[in-house]
Amino acid sequence: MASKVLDKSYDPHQVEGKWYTFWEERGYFRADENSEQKTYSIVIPPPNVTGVLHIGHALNNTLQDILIRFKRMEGYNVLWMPGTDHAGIATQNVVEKQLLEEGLDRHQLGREKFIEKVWKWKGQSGGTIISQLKKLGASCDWGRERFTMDEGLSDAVKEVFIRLYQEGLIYRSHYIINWCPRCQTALSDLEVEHQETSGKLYHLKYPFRKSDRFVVVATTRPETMLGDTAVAVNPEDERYRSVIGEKVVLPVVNREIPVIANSYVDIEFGTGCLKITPAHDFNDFEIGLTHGLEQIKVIDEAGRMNENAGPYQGMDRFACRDQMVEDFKRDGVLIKIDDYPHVVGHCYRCKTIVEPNLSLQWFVKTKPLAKTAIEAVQKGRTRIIPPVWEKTYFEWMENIRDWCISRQIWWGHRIPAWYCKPCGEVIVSKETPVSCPKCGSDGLTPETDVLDTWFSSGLWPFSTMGWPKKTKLLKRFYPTSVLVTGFDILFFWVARMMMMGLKFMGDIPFRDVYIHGLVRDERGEKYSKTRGNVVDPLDLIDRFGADALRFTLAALTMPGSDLKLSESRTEGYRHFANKIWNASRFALMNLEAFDLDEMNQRPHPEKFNLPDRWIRGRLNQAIREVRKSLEEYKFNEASHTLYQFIWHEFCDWYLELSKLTLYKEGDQKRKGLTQRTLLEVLDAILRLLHPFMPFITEEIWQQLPGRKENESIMISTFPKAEEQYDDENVASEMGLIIDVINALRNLRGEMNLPPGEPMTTLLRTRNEETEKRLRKNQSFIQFLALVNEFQLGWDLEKPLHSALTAVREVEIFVPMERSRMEEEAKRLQKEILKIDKESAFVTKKLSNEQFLSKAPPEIVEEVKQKAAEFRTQREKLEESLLKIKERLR
RNA sequence: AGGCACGUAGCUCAGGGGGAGAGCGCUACCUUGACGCGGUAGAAGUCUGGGGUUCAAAUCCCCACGUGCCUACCA
Repeated sequence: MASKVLDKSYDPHQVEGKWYTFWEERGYFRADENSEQKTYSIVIPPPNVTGVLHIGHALNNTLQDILIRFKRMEGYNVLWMPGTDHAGIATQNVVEKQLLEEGLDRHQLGREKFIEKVWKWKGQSGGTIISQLKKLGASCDWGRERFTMDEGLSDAVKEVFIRLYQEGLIYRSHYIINWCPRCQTALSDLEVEHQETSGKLYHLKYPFRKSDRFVVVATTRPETMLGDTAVAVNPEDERYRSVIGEKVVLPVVNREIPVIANSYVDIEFGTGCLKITPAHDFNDFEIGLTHGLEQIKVIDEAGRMNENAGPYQGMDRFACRDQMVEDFKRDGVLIKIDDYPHVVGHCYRCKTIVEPNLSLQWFVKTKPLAKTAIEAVQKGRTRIIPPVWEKTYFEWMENIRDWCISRQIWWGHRIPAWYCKPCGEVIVSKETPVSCPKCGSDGLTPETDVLDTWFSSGLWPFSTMGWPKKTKLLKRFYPTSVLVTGFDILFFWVARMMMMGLKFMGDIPFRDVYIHGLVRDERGEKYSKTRGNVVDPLDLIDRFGADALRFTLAALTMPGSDLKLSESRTEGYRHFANKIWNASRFALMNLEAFDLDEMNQRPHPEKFNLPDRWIRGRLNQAIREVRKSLEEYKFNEASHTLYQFIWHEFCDWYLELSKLTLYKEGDQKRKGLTQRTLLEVLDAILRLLHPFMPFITEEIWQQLPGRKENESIMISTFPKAEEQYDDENVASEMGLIIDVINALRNLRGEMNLPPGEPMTTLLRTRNEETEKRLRKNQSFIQFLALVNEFQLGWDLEKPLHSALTAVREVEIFVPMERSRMEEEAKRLQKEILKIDKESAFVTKKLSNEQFLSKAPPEIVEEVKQKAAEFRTQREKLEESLLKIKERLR
């Protein structure tokens, strides 16, 4: 069968789309819940439904696809569950911005209309990221694609909410929470980003009632003083002991507030007096509770001062601060202002400074859930890889606080609760209740809040598989094999899936969590739109091919560290793809006349020639390494092994050596065996590389001659090492040949013999085995070192005028004109110097008594051998140098 | 403030108790029958600094300096 000759260079554009469609149409991506095969499953970290693919997605999904394709080829029944997330606040913000352009806000539109609009936007842009994942080559089971707001997933959310509520693990309470005045919603602790901000520390004077005395409090937020309900001092603080229990008068509002004692107050800080604003500060809130203080809100949901702010009512909280500072200066309340850098919380979606605010919210009691989640990792039921992240996980889980899950936005899962107006009963139920079960009234009002997006994401590993229904899919594929994700959502998502999975499935959601780093630019900066350094993965795919991008990401992925992407690297791997392409082109050209019937026979390994046997042994090694690396999630090692083997062993050595057999030798039998090796090794290389570079490997594989057991490389088997080709002798024999060829090339370079000019060489060795090996492989040496005249023997005379080098037990002579002997003398001197430098270290070791007595014997032996080698090598060089010098005299 | 990483060739980074590695870049030569997206050869590093453990330290331990990240309620 004749195979098609490939084009001269690889063009991804003509290949990628074609094969993706082929795979998808044939259903290779599909998992089979009815199969009895061993399973392997991954749920995709769902990207924002209206988002576009960024480089972080490209990394995350490339790694998953490598694992998935590897396991699929290994014969597993593989499920890669895809889907998207509704991303509540983020998506709502986008649609609100669109409305703004039309001069509208969502309140003018109304809840229903607004949600309709979001769904419409989801419909328009929702497919984008999925089609982009396909461009990357992601082999997800697209038929099962889920969306967090699907009916089934929404049902799971309700079910979980209700069960947690019934168990008392969800409660509703007035509590201080993080509030974003721009998004107008509560945020969880995690959704607040802490940033160092240069602020001021204001010292304010609070006078005692009917007295000249006063206390001075220090605050970064003077505007909150309007809501102060106490001043706290440390009970140990001598300065204030006498005033505890007395009352001070709050300036502006002239409200009397007590001086209380609380050991939380740091005596050293500021004045040692702490103003307490329970409604606008987390600590003050806690202190307020223990002292039964009143909670006075002075800032409203939009971040403006409210009716409790007296003259400042209606002002923005920051404008109010400025105004108050001016007023305080005037009235003598302000003692001084110090510069004070401190940390301020910002909304992770819109970067607005969050306002700690007292409000009525829904919470999940997380402690009991966290306990089992901690244990699961402690016991190793779930492994976190790399393990450094375990500590971070434990730390967070152990200090977890209750999770505020209600959001005052519209886009999301409505909390399934109703309130009875007449009797105040709260009804939590899946179905809309018709009347109050307690008082029978039908005056029920529904809860308007929606749930935190992460509440539904936390259910992802089982909600996507049909829970709460007991599906076959869950039975087969839960727990999943591994979760691949970035550390940035370890708490947001991974921790919550652990808690929810253990609670509702009674089992961990995944056996392994593989955590990769962030993709940064060449300078190590985070990619960001404001910085203007974003790279579009689709642009990279377009320019270099999806395979090159995938390989780059895999090669740069080091467990536990961020990766710096550079375009030159991707370009380099495009060259690698091209190299593979051309190696295949060479192979196919030389397989045209190959008699495929030969493939039916299984020749004994010894029938093959040295390079054939050698490359098969090296292939075994590469297979073992790639397998091991993949099992350990060491993507960079696997990539490196592949690159090294394919380029520097298969192409640089094997293909070059094969040319001799293919073109120069007349032996048809030998030629057939080499053709066979060429075909088999190339086939294995393609399969080995397929998880990393799916497109190019399929394109070439399809053109390999001969019958194939499968119609696609995707479903062919991942290579296994074939032990009959592991042969130490072959490896060392080839090693000798490679060394000799390198030495000759080296000499050629140093003596400035043009690469094209054939040379004469004489090899002398006293070692019988070595001589035998050299004689056997003489033609390979001649071919690759471009030697036209070749002599070999143990008793050869060194030609009168020649350059000399030595490798292993072989002396290599290359005759030269007499005029070049001066040059040669210099070269020898240089080489001797090099050897002296190297052997100095060895002799030093051997003259050390301690080393000889304490180091392991095999190490000592090794060093001794090296010393001997250096000695003989040096002798030979020296001898040659002396002779040349004599003659030159 | 605490915790965790990291500091190796010009750049990006592997490695990790027994003579310093890769890719890119750089230099010289080469249209050798797949590939110039190529080939051959080469230059290049007190492995941040200082102590310690050891026969032996770039590697393990301590300290310092530098860089990055995460967590945190000092107003």
